[in-house]
Amino acid sequence: MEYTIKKFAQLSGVSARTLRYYDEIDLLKPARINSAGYRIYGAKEVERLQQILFYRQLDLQLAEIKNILDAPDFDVEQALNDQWQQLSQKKADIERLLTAVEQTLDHYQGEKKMSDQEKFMAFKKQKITENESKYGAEIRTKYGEKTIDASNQRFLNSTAAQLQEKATTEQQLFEKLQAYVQNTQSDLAKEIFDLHKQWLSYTWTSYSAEAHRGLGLMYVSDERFTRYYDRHFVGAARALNDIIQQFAH
Amino acid sequence: MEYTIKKFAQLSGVSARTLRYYDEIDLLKPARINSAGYRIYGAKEVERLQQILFYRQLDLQLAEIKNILDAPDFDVEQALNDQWQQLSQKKADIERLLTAVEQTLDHYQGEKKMSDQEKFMAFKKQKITENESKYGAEIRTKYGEKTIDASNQRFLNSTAAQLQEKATTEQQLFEKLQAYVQNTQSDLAKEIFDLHKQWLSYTWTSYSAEAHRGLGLMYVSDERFTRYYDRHFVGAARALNDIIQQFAH
DNA sequence: ATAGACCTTGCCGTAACGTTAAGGTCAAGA
DNA sequence: TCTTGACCTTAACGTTACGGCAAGGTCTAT
Repeated sequence: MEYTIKKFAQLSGVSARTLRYYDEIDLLKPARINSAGYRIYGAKEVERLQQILFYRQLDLQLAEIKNILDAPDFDVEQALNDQWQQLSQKKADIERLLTAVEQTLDHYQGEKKMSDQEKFMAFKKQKITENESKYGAEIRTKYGEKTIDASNQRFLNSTAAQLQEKATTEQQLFEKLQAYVQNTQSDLAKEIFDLHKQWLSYTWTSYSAEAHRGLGLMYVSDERFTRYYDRHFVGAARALNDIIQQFAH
Repeated sequence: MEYTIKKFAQLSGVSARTLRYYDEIDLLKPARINSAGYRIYGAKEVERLQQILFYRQLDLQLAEIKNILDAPDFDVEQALNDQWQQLSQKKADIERLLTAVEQTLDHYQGEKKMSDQEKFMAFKKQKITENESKYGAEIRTKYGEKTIDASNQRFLNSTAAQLQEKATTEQQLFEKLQAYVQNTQSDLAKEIFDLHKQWLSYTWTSYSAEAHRGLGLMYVSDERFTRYYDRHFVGAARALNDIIQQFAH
């Protein structure tokens, strides 16, 4: 039951490099070294490695594992409690990161959807007036409510209403922003900031000043955003960002 | 609006070392180097650093951030989606680790609680027989059901019942284990293994063969476990571990 | 002129290995 | 017996995002 390093590695499923490393840090020494300088492992080493792998599977640090295995009166339960605490902390951190990424993604997709929706709404509006003028009331009795699922319609209505609100907010925002760049008034700036924050609330589920400021910076640095905002008037993106940086804390 | 490295660091809240590192990896170069070789930063660098910090706050790698900021047509949305994927994966990993740690902790605490509960049950049993023999039926009408909240009682009953089952399983386990060490029969070994697995089911909410084997190794390597198992008979812990290693896959 | 605050580059250390390079060992077949 | 291929060894660099330290140059105020 003696193994050279490769046999031992294959037997246990770890790499030979890992075993050399464990030797180096005194976590798992070979049973002996033969005359050629080869590491030779035996049954006791198999067992110790199993234990190492058990604790490693719980993501404990190798130094911790060394403590657990080498100090006979080491408080394993305390170590596991610590590990639980650390993992819980990491989990909380990651959840925070996930929502931050989601917010940013929501925003990106919100921008895209917005312009698509705007096109769609404009198209629809045009169609309605077209149909009205062409066929009048007749068409509305022929098609209409009957063919559309009621709940689906309610959903579409509420989404449309929200989009309408958002669009209104946005329109106000740019009107005031244009007034602001032509004649700087600080009270107007605060109004604009509040409008932008409100506008954000249609896509962000929770607010963070840091993210808000980051977003402002993207308006001026990412040309897709700049183009979108400068569609209203030249310099809109930069003016908006200035205001955001001024008020978001 | 020109800053030496320390001013810039204080302004932005990162360390001077970090700024030197960002310079080194070409993530954020100073606006210029003055005659003394000092790094001088300006307004554009403030802005770029803000953007870096925005993405860093999402836990993106610096190389990734460099791509986003330097390649004008870089797909930021794709990058954020990737990041979301990675974070979700990490979260899933951590959740797996948490349950593994919890299982191990449950087991440790289960061992402790078990012996406490056993003491408690033995104590209670003794009290009941004492009282029965001393006061007979009289006492049961005097105290009893009336003073005890019914739902609480039900809970205690079910817990007690489970503990009873667990204790019975354990007793069977050790009877068969003792028979096994005196006269090795392989069919008995499988029975013992199944009993132990069943016994585990009273404390583990989900089963993993790897954890089972790890547990077996702890029986022989951690003296608190060894003592607990060798209370039944000498060599019990080792015999049980041998069987676990043989059957748990 | 000198002290103290600031700046520079260069290098080591972090965690747990993967990878590569240069060179020694072993068993088997020609 | 020689060679080949599989295996072994140590040494050293690379990974990530810096922290910390040392040796030495610069600036500002007293």
